[in-house]
Amino acid sequence: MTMPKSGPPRPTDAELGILRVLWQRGPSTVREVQESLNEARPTGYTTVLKMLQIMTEKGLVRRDEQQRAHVYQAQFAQHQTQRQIVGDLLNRVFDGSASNLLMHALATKKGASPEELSQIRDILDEFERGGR
Amino acid sequence: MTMPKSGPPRPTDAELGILRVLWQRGPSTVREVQESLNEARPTGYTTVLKMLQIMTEKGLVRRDEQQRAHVYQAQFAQHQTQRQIVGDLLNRVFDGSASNLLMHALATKKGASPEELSQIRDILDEFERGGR
DNA sequence: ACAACCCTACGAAGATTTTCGTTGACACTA
DNA sequence: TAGTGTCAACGAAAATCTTCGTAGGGTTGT
Repeated sequence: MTMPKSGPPRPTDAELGILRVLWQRGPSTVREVQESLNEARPTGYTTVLKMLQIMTEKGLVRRDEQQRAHVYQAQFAQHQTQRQIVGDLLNRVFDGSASNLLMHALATKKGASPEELSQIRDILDEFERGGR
Repeated sequence: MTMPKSGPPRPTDAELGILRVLWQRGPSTVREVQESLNEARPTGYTTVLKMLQIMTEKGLVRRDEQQRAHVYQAQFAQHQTQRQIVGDLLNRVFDGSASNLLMHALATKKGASPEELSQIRDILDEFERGGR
C-alpha cells in the first residue's frame, strides 16, 4: 500500500515555453535557452535562470552540474507532458468527451488539410484495432 | 482599419469552475453558484462573490442588478469558450496539430467507448463534407 | 422599533507566478 | 595581477490568482 503519488505539477505558461525549447534543442545551458526564447519575446538572462532553478525544484527539469555552465534537460518527454495536459483539459473543460474536444479543435482550424484529416482517421483505425 | 481586438481573457481554474456552474444552471445568483460549488469543494460565499465581481470586470460574465440579489450569467456560450481554450492549447502545446492533440486525448482514455469513436468519425465526415 | 438575516462592496492577506538587480565566484586575457 | 566577461545563487519586487473578514445597507418577521 503506497500513496498514489501526485505526479509532476502542471507546467505554467512560462515553464511550458522553456520546456518547448528544451524539447526542441535537447539539453541546453541557460544561455542557450535564453537566446532561443529571446527571439520570440525579450527575456532576461536571470529570468530564465530563475525559472530553470524553480523547475528543477519542481522536478520538471534535470540539471547536470558537471560543467560550469549547468546543462538542463526536460525531465519528461514532450508526449508525456502533452498527454498530461490534454488529460487534465479533457476533465476540466470537456467532461471527458474526446469527440467534443476534437470538434472544437477542428473548429479553430477552418483550413484543416485533408492530410490532417486522414491522419486522424488513421489514428482512429489504429486505436480501434489494437486498443493501445 | 480597426484594432484586432484582443478578445476575452483565458479563464483561470477557479473562474472555469464558476462558468461551468453558470452554463449548467443558467443565470444564477451568487448564493446559487456558491451552493453548487460547495458540493464539490467547500467554498465561502464571499469568495464566490468576489470572483464573480472580478469576472464581471474581465467581461467573462454579465450581471443583472434588477433584483437585490444580482443575477449573473456567462458572457460566452460554453462552446465558444471551449473553442477558445482548445485553440490556445493547440498553439501553445501541439504546434497546431489536431491529430496530435486527438492522439494524446485518446491515449488518456484507454477505455474509449466504440460509441465515442464512431462519434468522432461522424465529426470528421461532416467536417470533410461541409468545410464549416 | 428591534432583531435576525441576506445582500453587495471593499480591502487585504496568502499563494503562486514572473521578472530582474545584485553579489560573489570563476575563467580568460593582456 | 588587474581587467573583462560569464556564471550560479539569492532576494525581492511586481503581477496575478484565490480566499475571506468586516462593514454597511436593505428585508423580513415579531
